[in-house]
Amino acid sequence: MKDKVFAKGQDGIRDIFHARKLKCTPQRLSVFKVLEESETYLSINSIHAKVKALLPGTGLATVYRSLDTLIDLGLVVKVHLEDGCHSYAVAPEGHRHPIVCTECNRVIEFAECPLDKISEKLSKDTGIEIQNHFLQLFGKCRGCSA
Amino acid sequence: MKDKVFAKGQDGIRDIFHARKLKCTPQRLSVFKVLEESETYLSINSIHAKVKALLPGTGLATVYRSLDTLIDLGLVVKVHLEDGCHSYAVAPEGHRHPIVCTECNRVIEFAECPLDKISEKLSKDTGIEIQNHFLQLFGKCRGCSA
DNA sequence: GTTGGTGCAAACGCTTTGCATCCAT
DNA sequence: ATGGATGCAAAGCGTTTGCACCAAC
Repeated sequence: MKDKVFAKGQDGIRDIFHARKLKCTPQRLSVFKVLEESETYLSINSIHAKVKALLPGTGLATVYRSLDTLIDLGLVVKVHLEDGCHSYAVAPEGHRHPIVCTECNRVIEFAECPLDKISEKLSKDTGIEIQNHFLQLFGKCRGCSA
Repeated sequence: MKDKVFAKGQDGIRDIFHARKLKCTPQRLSVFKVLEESETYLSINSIHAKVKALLPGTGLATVYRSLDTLIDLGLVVKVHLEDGCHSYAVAPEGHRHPIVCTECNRVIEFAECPLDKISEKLSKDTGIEIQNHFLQLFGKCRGCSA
């Protein structure tokens, strides 16, 4: 089930970089790998720590730059947490929205977007064409609600 | 119509402060007044500039602290813009979501929350109790779509 | 008179940038 | 070989904090 959502394997990455004339560096691959292997949103510092375990010399600035690149390529999404901090996760397939556990801060699941039809209705009601939206859901995962 | 949404007048503010044993200072009142008289979300710096026009000595830190207080009281909402910057607006009545114009950055309207029923459905589908959500809509206002 | 709020400036944390070096192509 | 990517350190920016003073109660 999760595989359906996170369908983008690491294998095609090299091609994706090359198609955009970007270099396929071990740093970029590590950043992506770390996110792919995590079931949680990760903060910059967590990512940095995990990447350094794989590639000891990696600098924080490189993590920032790699994330920007991966976001630009649509491989990673930036998550805005309620406290104003940012975290990052592998981009899900299609248009979905993260559900974040309020206890353990894990991404529990990506919900399908419930706004497609609603946007339409809202556009009619308000006379404003809704172009875009930003939605995050917060709840308690099974482990934490026990 | 806008009056319906922004129904909280400035008159009751004093009482609201006192009910929480907070002091009713000219700085706090000015910050609220500035937001109330604006039809746009305002950045900290805009608020600070406008407040200084009313109360020349006001420091930036005070604006930050006043906003925190007003948010805590539910009188003001913090808006997370796409670029990561924050802005502030008078809180609408009830549970609503801002529609921000992608051209002029004004708050066009507060849409009624379309998620009440949806949260319920999502909770059933996923088995996760959705506790909360964060939603912002982006579109183009009449003036800007011309 | 007390207590909490303010102004100022310094500190803070996250993020970006400049530059020399390195490495994927 | 060469241009883009990296590492490091410094700078930048928005925000918070410490402290002495002031004003609301």
